[in-house]
Amino acid sequence: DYHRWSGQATTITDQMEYHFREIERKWQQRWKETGAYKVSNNSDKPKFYVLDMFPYPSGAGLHVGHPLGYIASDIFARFKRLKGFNVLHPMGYDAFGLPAEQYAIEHGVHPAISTEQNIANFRRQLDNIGFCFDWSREVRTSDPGYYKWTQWIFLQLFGSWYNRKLNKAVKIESLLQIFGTEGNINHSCPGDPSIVFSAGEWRNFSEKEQQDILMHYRIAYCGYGEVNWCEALGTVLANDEVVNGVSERGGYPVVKKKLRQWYLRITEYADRLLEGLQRVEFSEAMKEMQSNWIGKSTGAEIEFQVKTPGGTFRPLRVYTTRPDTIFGVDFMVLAPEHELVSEVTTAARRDAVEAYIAYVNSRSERERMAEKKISGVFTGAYALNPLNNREIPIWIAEYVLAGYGTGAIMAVPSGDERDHRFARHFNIPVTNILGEAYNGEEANPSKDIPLSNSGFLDGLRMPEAFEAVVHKLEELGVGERKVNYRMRDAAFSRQRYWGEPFPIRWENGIAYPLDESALPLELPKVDSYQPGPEGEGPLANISSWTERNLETNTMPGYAGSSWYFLRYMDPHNDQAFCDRKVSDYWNQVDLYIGGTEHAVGHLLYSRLWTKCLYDLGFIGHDEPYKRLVNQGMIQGSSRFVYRVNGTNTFVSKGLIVEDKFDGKKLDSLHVDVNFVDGLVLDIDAFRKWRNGEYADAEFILEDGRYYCGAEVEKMSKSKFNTVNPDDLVNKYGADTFRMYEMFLGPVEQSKPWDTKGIEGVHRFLRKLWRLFFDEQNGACWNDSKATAAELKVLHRTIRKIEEDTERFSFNTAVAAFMVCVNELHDLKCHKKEVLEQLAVLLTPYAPHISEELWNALGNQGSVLDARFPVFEEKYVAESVKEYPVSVNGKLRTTITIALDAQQAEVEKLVLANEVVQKWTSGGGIKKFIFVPGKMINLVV
RNA sequence: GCCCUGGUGGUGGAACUGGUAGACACGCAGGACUUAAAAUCCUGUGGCCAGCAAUGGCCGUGCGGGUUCAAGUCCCGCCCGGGGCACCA
Repeated sequence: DYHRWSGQATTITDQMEYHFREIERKWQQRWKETGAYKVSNNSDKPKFYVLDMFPYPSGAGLHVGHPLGYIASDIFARFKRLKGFNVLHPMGYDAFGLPAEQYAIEHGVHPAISTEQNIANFRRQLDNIGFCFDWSREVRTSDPGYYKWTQWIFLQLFGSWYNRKLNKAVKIESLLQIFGTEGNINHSCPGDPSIVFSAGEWRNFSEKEQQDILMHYRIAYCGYGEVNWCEALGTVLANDEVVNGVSERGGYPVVKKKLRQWYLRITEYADRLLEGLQRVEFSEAMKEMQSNWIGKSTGAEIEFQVKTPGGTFRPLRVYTTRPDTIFGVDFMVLAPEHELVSEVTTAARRDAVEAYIAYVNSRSERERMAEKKISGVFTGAYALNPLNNREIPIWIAEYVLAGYGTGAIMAVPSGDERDHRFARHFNIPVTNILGEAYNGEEANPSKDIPLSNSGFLDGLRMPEAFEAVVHKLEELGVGERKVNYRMRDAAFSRQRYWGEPFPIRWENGIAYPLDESALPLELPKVDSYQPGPEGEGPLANISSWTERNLETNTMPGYAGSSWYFLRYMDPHNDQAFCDRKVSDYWNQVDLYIGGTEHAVGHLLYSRLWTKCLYDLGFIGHDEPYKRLVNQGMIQGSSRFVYRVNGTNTFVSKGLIVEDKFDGKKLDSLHVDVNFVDGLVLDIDAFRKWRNGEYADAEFILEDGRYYCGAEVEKMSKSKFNTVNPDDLVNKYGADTFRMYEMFLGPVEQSKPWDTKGIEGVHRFLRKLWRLFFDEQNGACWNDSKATAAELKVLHRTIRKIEEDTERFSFNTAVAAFMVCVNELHDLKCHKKEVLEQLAVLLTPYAPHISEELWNALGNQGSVLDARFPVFEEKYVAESVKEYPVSVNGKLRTTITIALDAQQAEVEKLVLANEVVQKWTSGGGIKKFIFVPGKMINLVV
């Protein structure tokens, strides 16, 4: 049946069949013409902001996994619109980034051009599915009209500092005033705490000296630091872009390197980023990931005295979360890079220490992570425990990291597993401060044990001991309570071309912001994308750029994505990144949908930018997203064929025994899932595949069929398990495709794609169609009054759809539609009164067919402007109800009770007694349990 | 190792606060229409047992205990899968 499958009508008036393609094209066209999805910033309606994580427009196009989140957000946005909200639902492109530049290097195509092409393809694919995006608000991060404001916001960050007393970012000018009157005594330097000066000293500093100090305070600052350098990509990467010691993109090696870089002082916001998590609706897993990344720990910094070979004493500060175990310190460990190492090492140990440092330096980050060997060396020096003056040997070892805490630890082997292993390995005697809780074999890291062998702490449980020790240390002036964060400042520059240029000019080593009127500072055209000298970007090769002393780095991918949700609100404003009145109206994103992969990247950075803009008074809210939903990944369901090694013969899966056929080895090959029906291979299609590469293949079949093997893997072109939404939309229509994606399971859950079930959803839409049109007469709906039974079906569905949509349970909502249509079908209900409301209900899920049906019933305009049907209890209320009755916990029977009798205890007892007479051999009722709406339970 | 998730028919998955487990769909089986196939429609479909039958009984939500009249759901102890973090002192 050609028509059924192609969705083509022979004539326009042929309404008997559901010609989805024609219907979908018609309505997509009409929505476009009427600007049906344009959203106004001026409305009396309550607002609702539904946002998708905007895509990076890669060259590969969409597969069926990509639209999952977009469909969910589209349903929700349409639902809210029907419920009377003014809904902002925009879309755009995260268009700057490494892949476009890599592509440019390899193919010589300018990133702007390949990006443009990719965007056009994305847009075509998205339009196919019928989303309600307001495209008049589209943003592209690579558009100068957009990145003008990314640069502008950068300048605000550059022009401000974090005032810890006020706990917010304020203008850098306020700092000039403070320094001029009191020095920095009340505002210690976050970039370098050792910088201390008076007001007089400040006034006598040169401009360069003053600017260098200010740089240590700025939120966006330039400094030298150890960065993750990726040689293959020719750029530095942020911590979240490095995975297992290699780059997230491409998997190239990453090394530590000291370079001049731009940073964002996100560490100043650590506490607020943590606190804000309590005010937003993110999944527990997401909150967990973010707070792990921030890595807050509470402990103490303690000062030990070290005797140098010269005979003088030097302080050594350590950070510990367990000051309560201080009497169990058996050795100290410094990071190999620690500044005291060379100073305290004795002459006798110098060779060994230097050899060890050389060894550590020879090991890459990757090796260190891969094999966690116990290694270290004794320096020959001793430190004194400040509480009992015990001499403690000082070691260096690579397991202590220079970048965390003070780069030095006090090791308590009885209470810490790593310390214990280290002590064992080097035969360092272990002091037991845990009494019986320590068995001499392995450390006991428990935090609630009474201490022994611990001087004045003996007998105290650890939590109390913690307080007592900190108090004592502070009293003696040898330590204090200290909070530490694992999170580092975020590297904010890339030595690449395809990103936002920094609006910064260098002169005599001083960074000057460009004037606002010079924005946007446009990216110049280049001929070569090769990196410049000494770790600088391609911009360093352009003389017109370097002549103006402009910064040659560009901003990282997350710059543009850190504030795009604000630009959507006011996308064409050329006076401001977003008018304050407008951002006050739209406020937070009410619902944000996207994958978990941005947990510690984009989501953290955009929260940071929002807080900065809030502090500086540009917006009125400090958390960008009210509710975040993470859609699951759609995995690929790969199919395999098995070729007898060295031949052209393929063996059906069921004939294989222990990976062999007839004793011969087999090669398993990925085969395109698009020509496998379930597990059965379409042999003709396979023969034609890849220009006939397998044209001569021979097959050993079972039951006349070739069965493939199957495996769930990531969806990717190379595994031939990608399914293109375009194909499914062509074959079944966008509405079927949308509903099927939702029907597959909960949005948050990851699941493998399986095309098979799509027919069930398609059948449902056709069945729906037949409620309106019939094969003989065309339109078959009528105006007669709906019966009680019909209204009951309708209102039950209204309630279910409303509840399920609200709580994001789209799969059960789709099921509810199926039940409804099945029941109306059984009731032979073709009544306009019922069908019209059903069409409105269905709008969020299947917008094209509902528009068509709603109009077919004679309505004018668009169903988009209809109101969501109002559920009325009276239609679903039961006058009598059958109740299950259990006797002594066993289900025995059911009894029918009139609804008004439900409240009458007496009547129930009478009824119950009848039941008991029947089901038991007499005996009274001991207990009567009645849960309204549920079950009657009798104990006799 | 730590943290977060999840474990239900042949399959994807339902079951909101404890209340007749398996909605809905796929698949499968049977039937109707058809020369035939496709499509469509109807019926059945957790397992075991008894019965010609309507039906009835028993067992069933990863495993072992517990609370409760009643447990997929709550509590305790394990096993397995998925994701995140991982020398962070």
